[in-house]
Amino acid sequence: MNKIQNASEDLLNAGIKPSYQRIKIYEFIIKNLTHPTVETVYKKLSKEIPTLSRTTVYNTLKLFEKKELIRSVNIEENEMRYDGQKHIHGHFKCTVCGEIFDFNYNYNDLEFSGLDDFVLNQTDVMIKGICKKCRIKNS
Amino acid sequence: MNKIQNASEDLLNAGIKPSYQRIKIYEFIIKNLTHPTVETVYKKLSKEIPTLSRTTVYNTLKLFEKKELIRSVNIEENEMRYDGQKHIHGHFKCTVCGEIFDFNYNYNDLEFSGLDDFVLNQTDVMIKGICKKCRIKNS
DNA sequence: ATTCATATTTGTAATGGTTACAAAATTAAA
DNA sequence: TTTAATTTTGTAACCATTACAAATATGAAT
Repeated sequence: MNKIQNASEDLLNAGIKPSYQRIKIYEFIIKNLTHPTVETVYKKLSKEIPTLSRTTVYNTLKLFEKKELIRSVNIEENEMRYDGQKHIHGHFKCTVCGEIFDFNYNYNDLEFSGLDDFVLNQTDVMIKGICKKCRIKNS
Repeated sequence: MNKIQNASEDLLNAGIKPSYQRIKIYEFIIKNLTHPTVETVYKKLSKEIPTLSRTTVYNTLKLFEKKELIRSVNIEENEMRYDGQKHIHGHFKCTVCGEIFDFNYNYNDLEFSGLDDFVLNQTDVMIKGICKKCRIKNS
């Protein structure tokens, strides 16, 4: 029952007018699930769209996030990353190689105390450590 | 069985030479559990230490974090916050008033998959939403 | 098509948190 | 008291991000 993802449709459903740049940026984000930065998106898409501006990438990704089409991943100390995956998952950053991995966690069993009568909109679980490859390499 | 916290002792135990500035900064962080920014620490301590430099605050907090005396809280989009609390807890940011709240969660209930043979050093659970006060005010 | 209003994109300049760096000050040892 | 090592300080640089206004593209009405 999976539907082939259609960029224009997704944007329209989110209330975003599907311009050429927006379609290309959205397609890039949902096809490259490596948590790219603005700079990465800009560099890669510039080859295809020579007139593309960094500002457009910044604004567009912020717009997508506001409309809940994508998620921002604030795991780096200096720059933001973006994630086009829809399902709930956490992010692991290897402090040796810097790579960011996805992992699953059991959100439903997680119980909070101290947030009574708070509205919870967005949960982020982030872990830092050493990935398997780096652990083996340095042992 | 609680021990009165002694800044110099804590620093020495962490392998940090307890200079005047370091003691003052450490004391501020463990006494002001409101997730202060570098700027906040600098502004408040400047009154007591007129010669204090922002760079010293930056370097010292980074040093404390590296020695695992305090934790950095990367929940803002632009600037870092610091947390002197020792016990495991999560951070909630109200997107209306901007305040950051602590909450407790059962760490043992958090089960991960996809991180086999990874070394997990630091876990951060962050939630964004609307705090009780702002929810009531806007209803 | 043409005009006009609106939305989007672009490029440059500014912003602001953080870091690099070297000089000054402090501390510790000999 | 000298000397070396450490810490602090202040300024300049860095760089991701945002502000802003001009340029371009889009869409509707005539």
